[in-house]
Amino acid sequence: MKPDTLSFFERVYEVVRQIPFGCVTSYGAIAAYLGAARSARMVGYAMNNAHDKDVPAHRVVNRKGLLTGKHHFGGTHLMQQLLENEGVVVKDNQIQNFEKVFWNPSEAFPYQLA
DNA sequence: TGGTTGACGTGGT
DNA sequence: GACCACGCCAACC
Repeated sequence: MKPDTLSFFERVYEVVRQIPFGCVTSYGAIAAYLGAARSARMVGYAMNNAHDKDVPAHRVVNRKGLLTGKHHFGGTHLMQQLLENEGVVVKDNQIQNFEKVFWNPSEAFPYQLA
């Protein structure tokens, strides 16, 4: 897909939607997949509006595996509960076995985007 | 049109 | 190994 007409944000949404059940990824990985590795902040900023979209923003965390965006989920542990509901072990806003549940879009669709 | 923002990442101390 | 400071780049005001 080459949604050049879509905004950077919408491209981020598309990638986040591809995250499999029970998996998580990082902002940097998404940004790198979109060819903007240095725009990881934009990914997070995009998630701000992802609220209105059908985007599983709770599956996106920072590189440390911390649920930095949980504050945007109503200020509760909703984000953590959603992850735990998918089988992802989370403790104190920190994803356990982060390397195991990590999902890299570049590895999942290596030929989809140059 | 220009300046500020930000759910990040990397590097240096 | 933890903490602090700088950089990035698209969207928003």
